[in-house]
Amino acid sequence: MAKRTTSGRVNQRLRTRKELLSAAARLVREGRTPSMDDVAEAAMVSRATAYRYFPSVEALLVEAPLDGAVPDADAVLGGKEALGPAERVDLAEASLHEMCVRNGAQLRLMLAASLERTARGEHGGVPVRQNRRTRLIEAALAPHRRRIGRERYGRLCAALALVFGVESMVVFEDVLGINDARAREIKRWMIDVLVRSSMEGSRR
Amino acid sequence: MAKRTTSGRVNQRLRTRKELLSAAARLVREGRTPSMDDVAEAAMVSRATAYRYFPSVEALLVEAPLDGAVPDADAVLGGKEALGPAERVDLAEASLHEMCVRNGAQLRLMLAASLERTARGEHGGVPVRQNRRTRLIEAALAPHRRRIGRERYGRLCAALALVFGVESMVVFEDVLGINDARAREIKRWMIDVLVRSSMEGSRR
DNA sequence: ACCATAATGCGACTTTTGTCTCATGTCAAG
DNA sequence: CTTGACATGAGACAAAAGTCGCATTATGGT
Repeated sequence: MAKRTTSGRVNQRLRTRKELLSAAARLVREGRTPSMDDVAEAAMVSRATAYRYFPSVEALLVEAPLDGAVPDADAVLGGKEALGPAERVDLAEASLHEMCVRNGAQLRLMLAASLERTARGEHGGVPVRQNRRTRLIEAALAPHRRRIGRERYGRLCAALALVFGVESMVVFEDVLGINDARAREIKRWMIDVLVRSSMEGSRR
Repeated sequence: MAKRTTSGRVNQRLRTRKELLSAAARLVREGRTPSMDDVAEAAMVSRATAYRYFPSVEALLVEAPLDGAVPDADAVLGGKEALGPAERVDLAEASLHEMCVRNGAQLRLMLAASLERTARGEHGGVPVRQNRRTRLIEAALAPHRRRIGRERYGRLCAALALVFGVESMVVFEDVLGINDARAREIKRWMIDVLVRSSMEGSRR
């Protein structure tokens, strides 16, 4: 089995696992929707072994490494403390946007898998979504947080979560047929409007 | 076969088709993720026949009737011409919101299916998404459209498309863990801010 | 270098999904 | 009432998705 992390042939297990994950990511990047068989073959591992590590392709996809740097709050916003809140949030969004464009296919498959689970009412299960965005949003707003009331802050974060991430990309591309650049423009405007409205003195 | 609509036993064909669709909708509403087999059995039809009408369960789900009234622009906004743009848009959103809550499971499955297709780059295929929301948004803004510039109007519609629909529900529930009522509050605020900003005289 | 054991590969088997053919029953036009 | 077209059901078939047991190989400790 491939369970205990403490003893045994830890090295070998880690290698196969990594091999499977990177193979899955590679196949998706090539535009395929790989089956477990495909991934196993690409990782030069037998099908049975693949199933020993992951119960399904979806489980594999969720853990598969994303292409390029996944935006890290510090890396993106470090040294930018002087910028205004809207600029900082937009900066964060820009980096997540780029990441989403690069990993479009994989993120779509991950989202699809999570939707199929939640459609059955499996909310009480294990991790539903990774939620990278909230951390990023909060980091961007951190220097200016004290200038926003508690209630307004929560509202703004939730609103921005709608603008960040895969789901907005899906709406822009699949529903509206809008390209990446235009999508960025619109999101930039939304961020500006939402953040400004949250900062203004006594507006509604 | 079940192809030609002109001659033959049109009546019977329509009945089976309808039976399949309603059976599928019913099963989903019961919280299941039905297979073609399940739907066929529920519709009291052989599996082969089910496949004669729909190539897959997904195709069935897409056409399956949604529970309750799917918001119609006229029904929701008729006689409300006196309201301001933000109020009208919010009214439209409220009706779509309610519909999304009622049909959560089915809409999620539909979204998941479309994501799996677009992940493969099948953009050039047939209908990607139904896009009920754009019609609703444009109808809500129609009475005030002349007060908004062309560029601003397009931007506003796209931004609102992010707030309307299933995707936002998914973000609120699955990513943020927010309940329906709170989600409505936040969307209401977003709509207000976005519409107002688009109407203001010379703001940015 | 050797050995016990853990990871792997292989192949058999089951279930699910989707296709195809053919016999059967039924509708509708004459 | 008869007949021919046509939708359906039943079952055979193939491919894909998982599972399982057992033989084989490689690894790490001695």
